[in-house]
Amino acid sequence: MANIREIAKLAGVSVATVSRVLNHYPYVKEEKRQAVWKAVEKLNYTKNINAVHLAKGKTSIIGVILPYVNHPYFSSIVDGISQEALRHGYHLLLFQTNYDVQKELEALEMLRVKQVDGLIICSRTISWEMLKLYQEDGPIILCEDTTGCEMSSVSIDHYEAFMLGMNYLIAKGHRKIGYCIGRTSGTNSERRDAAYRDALQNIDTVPREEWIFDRCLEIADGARVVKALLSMEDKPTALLVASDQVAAGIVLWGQKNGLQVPENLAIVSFDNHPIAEALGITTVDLPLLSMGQKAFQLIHDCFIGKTTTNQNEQLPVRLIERFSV
Amino acid sequence: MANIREIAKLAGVSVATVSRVLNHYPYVKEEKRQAVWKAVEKLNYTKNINAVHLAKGKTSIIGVILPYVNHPYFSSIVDGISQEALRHGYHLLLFQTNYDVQKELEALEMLRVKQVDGLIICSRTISWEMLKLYQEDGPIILCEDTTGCEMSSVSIDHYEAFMLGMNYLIAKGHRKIGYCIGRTSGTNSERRDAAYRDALQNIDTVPREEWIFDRCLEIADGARVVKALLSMEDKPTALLVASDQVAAGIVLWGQKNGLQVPENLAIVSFDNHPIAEALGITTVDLPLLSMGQKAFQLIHDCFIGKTTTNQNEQLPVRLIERFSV
DNA sequence: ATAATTTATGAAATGCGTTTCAATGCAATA
DNA sequence: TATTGCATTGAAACGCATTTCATAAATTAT
Repeated sequence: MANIREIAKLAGVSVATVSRVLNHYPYVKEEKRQAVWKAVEKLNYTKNINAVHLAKGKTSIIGVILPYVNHPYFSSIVDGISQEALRHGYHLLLFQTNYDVQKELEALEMLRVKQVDGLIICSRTISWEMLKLYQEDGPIILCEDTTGCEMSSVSIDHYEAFMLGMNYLIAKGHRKIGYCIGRTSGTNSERRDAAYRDALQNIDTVPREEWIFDRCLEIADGARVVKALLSMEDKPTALLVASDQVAAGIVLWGQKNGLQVPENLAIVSFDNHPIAEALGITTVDLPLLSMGQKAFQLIHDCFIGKTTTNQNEQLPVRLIERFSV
Repeated sequence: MANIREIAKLAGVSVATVSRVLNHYPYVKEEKRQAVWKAVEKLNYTKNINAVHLAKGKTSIIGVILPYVNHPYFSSIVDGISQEALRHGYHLLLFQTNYDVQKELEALEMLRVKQVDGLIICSRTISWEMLKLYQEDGPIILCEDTTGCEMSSVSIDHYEAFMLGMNYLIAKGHRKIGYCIGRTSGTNSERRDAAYRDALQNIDTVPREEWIFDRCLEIADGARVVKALLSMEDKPTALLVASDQVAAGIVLWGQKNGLQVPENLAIVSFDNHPIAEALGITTVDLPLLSMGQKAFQLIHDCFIGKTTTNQNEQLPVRLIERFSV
């Protein structure tokens, strides 16, 4: 495979001139420019991008850390990141972690070794302290509220979102409310839990731990929840469901097992995925695509030096009333 | 940032020895090994991975070309690729093309410039001829039947899958059958169309072009199909639906608009996504996760020199009977 | 006409780890 | 004791493009 020196030799110019031509810099005589392009074509030359990366000290790749690719919540975010990245000539390196700290660390290491110019963390298990150790290696954007930790972020106000759902249910007369969540740890989950408890406190009601369903991620988990509900003596009358997928599962498996929504169980879910519309589920719209886009924009602002301080952006949510309450 | 030469100097050894230590090669005295690690720690050294890539001539990154990340069909494949890649220490670079030939070409170019060691093409628009120009630059695996084009592939037999669905519908007495598809071009779609026509021919029935619904990708497209069906004088009694998502949309929007499945319309869909189970949709299971895994395995076989010729693997499908027919 | 710019161009340094090759030191075999 | 062979180690070459710096030539400004 030809390299830039061979091109230089064949074109009768220096490597510097070749580089200038290849990168469309000014100050090259037209004849030399021609000669270089001719040589490039003759030798079927292509840059070795790894040499470029080494020389430039950057790769135009940003890493995306997320637990699962195959989940609408995360692939929406990735979609958003991807769209913006494309517009700016960046590529995406995917790190599917399954919430494994070891894998998260490996991904972070990619920032140190300059495999990626920056990192967007869609969700994580690793601690903020640990993350901070990597801040000096390049920009990191978190998709969660980073209040109190001095890191950049774009986030959805999950407290507000849950509060919105809770108050809606309460206004509709519900008092026995539970919720379904993907996991109980993590900033986003903790914010939601706080809203849940605060909302209940507002109506002088104590939370019931058995009405909190953990590990609810996909449709099939809805079936599990339905089963659990059916075997309960004292059931909640309403559920906040942190994913439209799970909500869909609850509605559909509920139908088959005699747990009708909203007759026997009211549901407010989150995401506003098309499935919620199709099932008439009242949901809180979460701007996931925008969050991905914004995340890239923030990181890009760091690259172009537009931003040097930590940025924190909060995206608005809104409740979409349908027929599941 | 420290480099390997500084480590060598501090440790009082040659860079070759440092490299040996860093890469866990044998033949280094224990004392020197210690000295190197100590220097590494003292200078807080990390390899510059771009230099490694340049020197080794490979990146341990494989590119994944796909039209949309945010679609269960593709994210299942990516999930499979990702799982296997992880096991072998490879990373994934994502190229979301939206079926734009220009973007596909850019992704292919990444193989030439050695940004990626290999490429998995989940779906494409670009021609086989064009693709072949890049074969010399590294292994390329297609997720489609590549009969007649001498390229490696892992594929689902979409002809067989559609034929399975058609014969099932026909056995149930249906004669007026249409289908919904993501796009009409592409190998996979053409194979499906062929099966559709062959199956109809077998029962001496002529295909009805107006019963073929193009651009059916997501739940919302199901609503469109329902609407179109309702406005038809002469409706099909059954539909093959190339995506469980769309099928779900048809079932759910049909319910609201008085088009009951299976009473007014029988449906056999494809993928066997959890949503199909939840809705009781009869579907043909497509091993998408396995396809992704297998795709990576094939490409990996090329890397380790296990395979030098084109491989073509066909994965089996099976019909899962539920209640939509 | 002279000074001040601007245009052009190449040599050489830079970014940095891997790998080959030759050489030296030691131990085991003949 | 001589020889074969493995264990160790470093110098130097290699992969390759970018960028700085110095220089030279061509313009433009004064």
